[in-house]
Amino acid sequence: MIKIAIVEDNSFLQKAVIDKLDFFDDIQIKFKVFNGLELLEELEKNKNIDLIIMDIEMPKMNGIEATKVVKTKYPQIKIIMLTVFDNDENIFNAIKAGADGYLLKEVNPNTLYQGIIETLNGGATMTPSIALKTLKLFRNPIVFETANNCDDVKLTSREVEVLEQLSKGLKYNSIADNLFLSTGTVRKHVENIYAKLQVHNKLEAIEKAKNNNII
Amino acid sequence: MIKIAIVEDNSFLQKAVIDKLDFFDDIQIKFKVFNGLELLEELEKNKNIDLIIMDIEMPKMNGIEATKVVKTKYPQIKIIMLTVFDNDENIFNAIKAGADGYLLKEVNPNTLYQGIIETLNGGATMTPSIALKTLKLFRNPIVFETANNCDDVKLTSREVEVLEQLSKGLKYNSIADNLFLSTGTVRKHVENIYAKLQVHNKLEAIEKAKNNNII
DNA sequence: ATTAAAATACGTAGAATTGCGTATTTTTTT
DNA sequence: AAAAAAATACGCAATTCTACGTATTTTAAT
Repeated sequence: MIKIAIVEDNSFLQKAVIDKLDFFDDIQIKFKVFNGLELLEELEKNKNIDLIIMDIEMPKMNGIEATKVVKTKYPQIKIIMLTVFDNDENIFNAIKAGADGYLLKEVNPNTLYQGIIETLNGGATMTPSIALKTLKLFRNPIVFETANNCDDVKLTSREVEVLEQLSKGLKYNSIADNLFLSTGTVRKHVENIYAKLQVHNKLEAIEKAKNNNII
Repeated sequence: MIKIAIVEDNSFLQKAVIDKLDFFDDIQIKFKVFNGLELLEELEKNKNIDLIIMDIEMPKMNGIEATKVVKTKYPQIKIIMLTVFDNDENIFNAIKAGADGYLLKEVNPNTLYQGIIETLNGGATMTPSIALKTLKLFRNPIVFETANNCDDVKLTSREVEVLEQLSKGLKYNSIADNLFLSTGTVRKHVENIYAKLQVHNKLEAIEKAKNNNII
């Protein structure tokens, strides 16, 4: 049985999706929610989900944000975006957020089902029109205003230096060696970096720093 | 009638493609040639072609080069790559060259036909595995000039799954939780991953995996 | 049907990381 | 000159990771 969750704020469209999947008896709709926040709450209680059908435009938390969180916290769960919007920015952001597929709402039941199967078999699914837009984006990448940097993170130059070394996979000893410091100092710098970035390990720190163009 | 040209140096495979399309009576194979140069010559004489089925590896002029030239000289002609190779570099180059689709040789007749139809209707076509590779390339663009991939690293699908979770900054406990494994098993997978990639910690593993587009 | 590979799981031990203290010296800012 | 920020350094405890074992079960290949 394939365990599916549906995230869609419009209850009419929600029902439309369910109807499309009702045909197939190896598909089991475990739950349906109306926005990203509700999804996260539900996943806390039951993470035994194979695939999420996700809308983009939703109140509280939209599909892009929800995709980012789910793909970070439960990377094993596949996500197919199912939306009426096919503008470049949404496609671009959905892919960047980690979506495994991007289908348009008009999709017919069989294509949706095939997309689910193919995604669970380790592929990705796109409607031809989306595929073309993806290829075009690929050829001619657009620079979207990232503007995600609302919290002004300020690391000192020394901290940046340490973080850069950290990002290369060096251990505290080697970093201390490279920067002519004691290991304890490196450790303290790392602590301060984590506090400023509000993270709790190397990888998260590096990720966040890269997203904010710190390193 | 849909006017098709086939570019394929292996006459056996050439016949295989023709056989696949023979089913459909709105498809007309206008000509078949054995490499890019012959294609260009033929197009000079007869440019009334809707779509080209193009191999990549060919003598004289390969499919990438041929695609570039055709797309520059006759941009109205659609091109679907049909090849046995699904390595990142070929996919990347084919897309950059302007291909409208990328299918693998094992494709079944109906999918090939559907791909042709969808491409002519202004879409693009990809097999799910190619689509996934495209998405990954999108998220994690590789610089091919380095050509660092001399050692063919092969991780099992389970190992990739674990590595993906690791790359999100999850700890062994959470990974075990997500994948319904014991922590010890996760640990063992990580060990095997490190051995295969010849690295000794998370960051190096993730870096190497990203460079080889494994994750 | 037999072999090989992959996935599962646990134990032990040492290395490395992280969190929370404290504290001194140097540099920068006001 | 005084205050604030940054850089330096150590200790302790808990957690996490890495390396090296072994071993069983399941799946894929020959």
